Amino acid sequence: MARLENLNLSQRVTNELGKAIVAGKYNMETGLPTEAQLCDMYGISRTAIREAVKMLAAKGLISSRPRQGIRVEAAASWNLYDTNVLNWMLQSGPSLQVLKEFLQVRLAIEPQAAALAAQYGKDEDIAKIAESLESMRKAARTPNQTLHESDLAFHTSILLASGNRFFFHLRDFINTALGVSIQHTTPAKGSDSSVAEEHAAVYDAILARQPELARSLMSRLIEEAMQVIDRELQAKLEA
Amino acid sequence: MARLENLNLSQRVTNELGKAIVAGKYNMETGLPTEAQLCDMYGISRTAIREAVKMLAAKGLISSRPRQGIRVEAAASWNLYDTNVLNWMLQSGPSLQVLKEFLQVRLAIEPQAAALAAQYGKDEDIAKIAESLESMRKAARTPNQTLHESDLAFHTSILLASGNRFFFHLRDFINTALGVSIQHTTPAKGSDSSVAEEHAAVYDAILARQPELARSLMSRLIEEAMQVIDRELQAKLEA
DNA sequence: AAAAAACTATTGTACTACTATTGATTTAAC
DNA sequence: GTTAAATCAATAGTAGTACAATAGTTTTTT
Repeated sequence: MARLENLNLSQRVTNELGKAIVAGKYNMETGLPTEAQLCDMYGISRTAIREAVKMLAAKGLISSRPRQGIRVEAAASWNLYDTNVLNWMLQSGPSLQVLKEFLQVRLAIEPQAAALAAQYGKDEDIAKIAESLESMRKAARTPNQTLHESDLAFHTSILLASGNRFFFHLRDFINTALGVSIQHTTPAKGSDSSVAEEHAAVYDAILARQPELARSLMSRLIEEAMQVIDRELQAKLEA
Repeated sequence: MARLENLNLSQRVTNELGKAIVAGKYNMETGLPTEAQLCDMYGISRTAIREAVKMLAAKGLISSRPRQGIRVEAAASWNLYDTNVLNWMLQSGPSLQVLKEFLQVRLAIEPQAAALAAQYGKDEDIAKIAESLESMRKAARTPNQTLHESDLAFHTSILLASGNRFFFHLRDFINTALGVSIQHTTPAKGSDSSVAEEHAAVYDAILARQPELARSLMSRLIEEAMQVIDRELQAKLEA
């Protein structure tokens, strides 16, 4: 949806309402205000409100019927793999639990993607993995620079190399998960280069066309992040 | 979106246009007709057209800007985990290749979900797995009855028992994949009961709280389906 | 030739009017 | 008095008109 300032009215309202719903301000019992009330609340036309409602309905958050108004759907039917929905969830206080679930998904997807990349990946796609690895190493050597961007590029390029469109489509999901991850890992800058080398090992396995090795190395990578979270969860339980 | 007859105008148009886009009738070069042209084509008001356009935009299929009209977005940004988008893809001739990618996702997700269910699953959720297994066995004994429904319930209940909302959300995806799968497996009815028993083994592992066993048994289950597809793909290549 | 201005096609927003759906209420029938 | 039918009313659905904002395209100016 680009920058907030560039959004048109209905998109801005979609954002507002989306956040409010995910944050629980409107729920299944309360529902949403009627279109007329929303017009008053935002001081805009019904046209714009309705378009926002339609967009939220398309993402599974709400549904609307005559006489009955606008309902909030059960969270189970929200489209969690929609980038907007995901971001709204995170903005409303991402619990450690959600973060752990993120990592469980990554742990399911990424090792498999790495194995497929090793098995079927086209050479040019694998070359892109090498590129992102290179910028990772460079970032690790440069002070005051974060690995985030190149780290993401690395993981994304593996999803692409897997040749599976459904895996590649999760790049936004992974990006979001990675972003939240980083907030929790409080990076000791010295470790950046060792992180980069762990990633290099995955790349080497893919280049050498060793699916099972690539799979297990990628698993280890994510499991380490998982351990950090588990320790935090543990600490919170004891407090 | 319920039955087609019950849909309102903008939803029906959303369906029509969505199918057409996914089928390639409109693409990135051509774009879509302008709102005015769509009004003429469908003989309906601009209001309804615009609402349909907004819904498709919310699913990542298109974007629209003044003076420029309605663009088709790159397939990479379509929300593939949206039930509608998925169905439109399948209706427009599901290639074996897509089916294989489906199974690769299942192969990533479901074994992991089974392991989590064995590790963390609540007893009442595991009881639901048992229920669906029971109706699977019953269906296997009954002639002229398909396993499909109970098979799906089995896999869904494991996703639920994993306790991970992102896994559970993939139930529609799995459902769709399973549906397509079944069209290709031309089931020898005699094998239904053996299929049911393979599923039973997964359940037993979960009940016994053996994550790794549950994982590998689930993997095997899906890999068998994968082999069927691979053979078909092979046959097609030779033809 | 480059920059500025004017033009134009298309979506964005607002408003009004009417229709359709459906839950709630009242009335009628037994 | 209970049930069924008819009526009512609230809300979203659809249509149409008008104008604003945006952003390519063309023309004019320098």
